[in-house]
Amino acid sequence: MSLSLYNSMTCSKQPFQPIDSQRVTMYVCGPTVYNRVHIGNARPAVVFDTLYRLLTSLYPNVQYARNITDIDDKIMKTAAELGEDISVLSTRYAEAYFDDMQALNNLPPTIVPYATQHIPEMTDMISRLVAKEHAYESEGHVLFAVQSMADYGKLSGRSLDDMLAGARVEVASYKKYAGDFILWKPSADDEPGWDSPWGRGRPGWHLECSAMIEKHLGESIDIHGGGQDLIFPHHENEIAQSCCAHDGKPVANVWMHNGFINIEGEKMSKSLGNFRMVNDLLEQYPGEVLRYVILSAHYRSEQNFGKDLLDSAWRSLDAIYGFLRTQVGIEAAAVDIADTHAYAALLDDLNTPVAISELHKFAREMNAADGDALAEAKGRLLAVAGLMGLLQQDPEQWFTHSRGGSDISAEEIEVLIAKRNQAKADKDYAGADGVREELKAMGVVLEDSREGTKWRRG
RNA sequence: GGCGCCGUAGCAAAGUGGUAAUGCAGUGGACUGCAACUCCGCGAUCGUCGGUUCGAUUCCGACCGGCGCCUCCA
Repeated sequence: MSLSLYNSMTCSKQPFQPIDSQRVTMYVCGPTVYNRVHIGNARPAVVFDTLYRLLTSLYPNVQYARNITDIDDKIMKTAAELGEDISVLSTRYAEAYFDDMQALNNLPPTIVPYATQHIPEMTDMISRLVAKEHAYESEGHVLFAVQSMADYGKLSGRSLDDMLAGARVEVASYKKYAGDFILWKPSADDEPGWDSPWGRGRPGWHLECSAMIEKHLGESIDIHGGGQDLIFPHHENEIAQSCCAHDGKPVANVWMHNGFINIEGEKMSKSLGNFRMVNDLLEQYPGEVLRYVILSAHYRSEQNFGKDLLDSAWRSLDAIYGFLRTQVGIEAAAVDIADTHAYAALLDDLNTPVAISELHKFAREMNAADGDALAEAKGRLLAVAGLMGLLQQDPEQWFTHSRGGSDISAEEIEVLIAKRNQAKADKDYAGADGVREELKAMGVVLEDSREGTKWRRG
């Protein structure tokens, strides 16, 4: 069985062939840190984290880099408004991003490069591009000359004429050609800047990824990922820079792009005011619910986040954790999942919806099994789920953790349960039901069984 | 204008040239003092219209509807 991935460059699914089977390299575009991140930023993080886990199951050494963009005009603008240094602002939000990603059960990437820590690498790359006449200096700017590259536009599938036909191209006096993009731009005295051969300034947006990939992963990497909107111009320009700096070598063999997340049927936008921040959602839902929702759709399709979907996902997880809760004393057996339908689905361009459906089947199998079969079923369920970063929590905690609604403590709940048990022992069923209703009103559901009464928040 | 995507049961979401996984919700029953959990059962002919084919939801075309990108953007 082998991994197949859809390559945006060729618009087709292809068998994955690493450049070096001993060291697989993946780079994913991370956030620009000037605010808390929204759920749209979470999708690539979750998707490529899942791919990272999958790759790790196949190859001995997977190098996964996800950058932090900590110099950018949006950062400068926000920092100026708050009257603080950009590094203070960007550090704060980078930390917040890490917290949010951890809450979604994303593993830390192997490498987390920061743009501002790679200024020399960037200026070095610019110098090489200028020397090779792919870039030129003009009025303190350095621009990439897109006409100097034959294949420019290949990833996004458009010609230079097509691009300019859109007519939203910025016309600037320093551009020789309207489609040229900035590698370096001058900074005013009150703006952040670094010294360079072209004066004090700052790098263009696309350059950091090219420079950081080159430094940390090499001239050509196996997989490059990001959101669909990055195809143009970001990744197109990244390809242009890296490819031209490296005499035509491809920067990545496989380009992967996740689809967009909409909110209640509408695109997230400032004008609609419907940005859903991850940390806000985390106040209402466990991170695992957000993760489950993201993985319940194929990564390339558009996904519509809404309350119904989140609630449904929560109940779906409840169902499986419910099975796990009843088998909490069973030690999961170490099993080989290589021959499972679920693993095959993941290998098939990360078909997480199918893998999740298999999780539900595994859970039922586990529920019906006993003895060795039970231990194996549990092992299979947890192993496949682990590849997706799901179901790794303690089931007891899953059900007893606060769900935002009820403030009643576990101790108070236990006191009421004891009271109800006494009522039951006294055949006072009206009293017992009263306690049940009282707890239900506070979002606590009781489940009687031979072993006693369990409770959960629901 | 250019490039591209999507339309599958109430909701969500896979999939295949030979009449469609899975989850949530709903519903009938078993279990239960009552419940909950669990178990058994129940639902779609795949936007519309043509074409290719022995046969299409799956391939081709047209149309209808929804959407994305075209230098802020995951």
